[in-house]
Amino acid sequence: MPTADKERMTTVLDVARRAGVSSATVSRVLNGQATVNAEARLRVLAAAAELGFQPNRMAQSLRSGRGRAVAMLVGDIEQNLYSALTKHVQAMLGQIGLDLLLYNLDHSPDRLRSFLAMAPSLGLRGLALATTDAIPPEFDPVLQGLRRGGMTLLSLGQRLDERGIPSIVHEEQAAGERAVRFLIESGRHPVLFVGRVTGSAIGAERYRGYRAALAGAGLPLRRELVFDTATAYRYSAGYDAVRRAIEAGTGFGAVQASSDEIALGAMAALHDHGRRVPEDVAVIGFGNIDWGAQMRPALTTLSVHHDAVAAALRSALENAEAGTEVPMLTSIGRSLIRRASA
Amino acid sequence: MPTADKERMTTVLDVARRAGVSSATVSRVLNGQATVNAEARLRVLAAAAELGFQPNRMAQSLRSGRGRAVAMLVGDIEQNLYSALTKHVQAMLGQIGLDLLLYNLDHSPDRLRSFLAMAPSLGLRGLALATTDAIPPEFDPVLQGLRRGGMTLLSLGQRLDERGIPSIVHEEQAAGERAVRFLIESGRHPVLFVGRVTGSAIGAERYRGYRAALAGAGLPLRRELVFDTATAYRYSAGYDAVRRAIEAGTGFGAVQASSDEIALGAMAALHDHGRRVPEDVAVIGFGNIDWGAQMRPALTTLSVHHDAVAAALRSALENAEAGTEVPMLTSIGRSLIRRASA
DNA sequence: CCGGATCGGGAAATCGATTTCTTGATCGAA
DNA sequence: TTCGATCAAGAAATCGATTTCCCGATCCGG
Repeated sequence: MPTADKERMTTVLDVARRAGVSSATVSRVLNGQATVNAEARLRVLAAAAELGFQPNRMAQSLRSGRGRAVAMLVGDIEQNLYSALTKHVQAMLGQIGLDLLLYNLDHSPDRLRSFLAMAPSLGLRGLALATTDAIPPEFDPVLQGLRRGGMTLLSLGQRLDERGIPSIVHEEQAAGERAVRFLIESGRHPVLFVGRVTGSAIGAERYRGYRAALAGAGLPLRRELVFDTATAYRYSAGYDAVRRAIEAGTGFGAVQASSDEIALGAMAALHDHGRRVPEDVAVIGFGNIDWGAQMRPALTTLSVHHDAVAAALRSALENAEAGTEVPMLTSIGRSLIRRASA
Repeated sequence: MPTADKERMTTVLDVARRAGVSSATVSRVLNGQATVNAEARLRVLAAAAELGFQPNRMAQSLRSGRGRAVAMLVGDIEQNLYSALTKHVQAMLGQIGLDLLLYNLDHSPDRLRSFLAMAPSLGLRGLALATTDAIPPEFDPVLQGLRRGGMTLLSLGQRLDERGIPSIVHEEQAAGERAVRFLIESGRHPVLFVGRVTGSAIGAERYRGYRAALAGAGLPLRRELVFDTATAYRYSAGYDAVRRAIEAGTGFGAVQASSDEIALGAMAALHDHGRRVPEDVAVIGFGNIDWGAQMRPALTTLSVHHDAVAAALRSALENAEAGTEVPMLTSIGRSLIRRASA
């Protein structure tokens, strides 16, 4: 057995002894609930300070039934969308004294399942599900079970409000329509659409925006211009789609991607096939990942507002704490960020 | 008061009652310590399964004195270096049943200080400090205090072994030397060096590699070729350095950046000033961020092995748990990943 | 057949903070 | 002056899992 020199932490009892009161009084002073003799209060405060007393979080958690952590489940922390969101959420939680438990789903339903299974025993303050991947319907009972068990559950980025989960999302269809309309009005059509059309509610909404813009301009929807990337929102999907379009001889003056990664993949393909951006082809992405602005040409894209999401999450957590109603849907606007690519 | 319908979780006592034994026996069965009557064991197992029993983590933590979370403090989760590392660490922790508590330092010593202050009361299983920012010496007492208090503390990415903190790092000087030697041998000199030379131990090591390569080739160290980016390892530092070099009329055939972000900023500046990469100027980065391969031209860089870091962290945690010695320094090699930019 | 050894398993203590419970005391009104 | 009320504050219960502690029973060698 290794010499356990783990010097015992100072407890509320140590403080009590030093201040010549009972542990109950120490607790009362530190939590400012009941009235305590002013002079005793000072002694307790002094004792706590002198001993550098820090209440044991584990004990507090056990007693109160909930810890001080909020879990956030992200699709893939390596993607800028999630890491940027995580950054804002962590900062917000820090401000209200909560810890962030991060769980990387890696796009795997199994990982989601296994986390949800152990979630109830964790004593979480809240659970934020941040993934754009579709959540299979078989999860609904588990998710609702958690909510009934008192868990504050929120979806970030994906609308699950119709499945009973309060959601904080960005507008998708209107934003997509705005961007495509801009391309058309700049005379850059035909416009290629590259993104997940099926299999992702968010992708479908963005695609609906594309169609709405076409309809608004009185243009027909041409199937050969739409590339449904079954795989995740990543570069190669954009690269391959554009390569195929070029090889098929399809003429187009712009690419509307449904993610910045796809847009950058598309730009790489355009480069490799001798098309100049934006002279020959304009490109617009979705999501404003941080290095889109560092590319040459810099990427035009649709904004994202992680700070607003974090703020909405905060108020949801606070409402839940206070027993107030949590809004089922919070929607955040996007704007077109014009840079060199379109 | 909101109707608290938080259905009580099933406890070890519920299981005990159902199996007709005492809670002690349930615990013995579930933890496989002492011997338990085979038939009773089965009853307990069955009862636990039927009730879907999940031991309350908070109670376990209080009892055992430590929770099941490992905290990781990162410089800035939005940077690919950290998000990629986080991904691997989280996956590794998940495998051994531990949770990841993520704390974003945002390059602020104050945030580090405030986290360290509350760390002892958290009951952490371990604490991984992952930042390339210099840790001011005034932190040493706190850090050592944590270690003496039994905390498993590790530095990831930055050598702090000489300050008494076990460190898991990548080789820096040898890797930098390798890259610069490659540039010189390809006839691409003079080589510009852009990166943190002072104020960052890691940057200094990479710079030492640059000088070593020069010395090895019998070339002089020319001050006008070295750009010390006082600010963080980000794009604009690389952009500005190259812009200034060009405007100053300094001739050069390559840029060795001390991060991929700097390299990409440098490439943007080269592009904006009509220099072609790699025809006119070769560029090598450091760190292999995921989208360096998506650029055109794709970025040549030095590898990073987050999986190896996570594995080393794992074995350190396991050693600490077992009371075994934790190695003070683990060093991981880097190799040159040749892509189009050099 | 007996006494020490081994074993299975329940009762109770423990971890540390908070929240009842309770009691002694002070206060105010009748 | 006295009795219910208000109040400060200690003793003890509580949260739930684990770990002593301890007892009765079975075992075995002598």
